Amino acid sequence: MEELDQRIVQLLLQDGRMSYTDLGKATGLSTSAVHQRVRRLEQRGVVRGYTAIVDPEAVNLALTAFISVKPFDPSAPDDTPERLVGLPEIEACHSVAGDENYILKVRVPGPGDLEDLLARIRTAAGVSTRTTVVLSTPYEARPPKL
Amino acid sequence: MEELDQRIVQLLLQDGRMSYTDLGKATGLSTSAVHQRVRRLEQRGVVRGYTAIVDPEAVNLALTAFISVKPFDPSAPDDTPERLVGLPEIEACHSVAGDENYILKVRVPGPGDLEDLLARIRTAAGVSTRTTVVLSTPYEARPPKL
DNA sequence: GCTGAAACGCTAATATC
DNA sequence: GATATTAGCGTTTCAGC
Repeated sequence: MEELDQRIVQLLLQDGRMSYTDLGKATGLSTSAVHQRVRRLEQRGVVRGYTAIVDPEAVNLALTAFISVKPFDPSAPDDTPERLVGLPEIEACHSVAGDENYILKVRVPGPGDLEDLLARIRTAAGVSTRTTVVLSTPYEARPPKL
Repeated sequence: MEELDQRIVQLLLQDGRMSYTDLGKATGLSTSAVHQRVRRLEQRGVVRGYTAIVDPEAVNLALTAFISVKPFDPSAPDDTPERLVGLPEIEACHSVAGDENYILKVRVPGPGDLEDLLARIRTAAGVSTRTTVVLSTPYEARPPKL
């Protein structure tokens, strides 16, 4: 990717609400030129969207956990992600190398909700689970250095 | 938290660049009232900031991994997060219950960079590591249902 | 692909209730 | 806390290069 686009992406990672005017000033381009570039980045799928970064505890999602998942029947076709996509507590689903097949990142209000969620995951996807509870999060969602 | 604030937060999770005018229309409040509420949410730390959601492969970060970390000396004071905060490849650091002490989420261009990063993590923090490589990511960064 | 300009819409501050 | 108002600023589009 081109250097100017990279610069723009980095600025939007740091502040997703930065104005095109300010992006222009920061990159030495005109407002229209930045605007065009951002739209191309969005069209090409480099920029997929924008979001607020929210304190999970403040929105009643105080319990975060990682759930490693393994199908009961390893020979069956594996459609685990689609089977789980409807559970909104699952923030992310990664297919991984290693002992298990997937790692899920989930957020729930508390332990009882985690218990419920685990049951729903097992029945919806036909998997066994291994859960790692997050105690605290020193940092998260840091913008990468490009 | 109040219902209106929750609604606003949800809308900003779905579109971090939504205008105050549109937030007002969506919530039935005036532009100024929404604006005030958003600023209070930011001040209170409920909304911590805004960011673009970017395709990691498009910005030369094609390899994602989870690294579980355990101090060599479990009796020493544990300042692992501070020791690692300077490594920009680390997107998140979670303290967890279980066999290991922390789970790190990292992104690098490729396997060689992961090897380098692991060495830097071990020497910087005095820890042993266990790495789980992400093969693909069916979904990630989904906004939670509030 | 970039610039510059004009129309339009949004933001942010003030005043009022 | 909410609304109304308004000046200033940002966004978006388009013509021109």
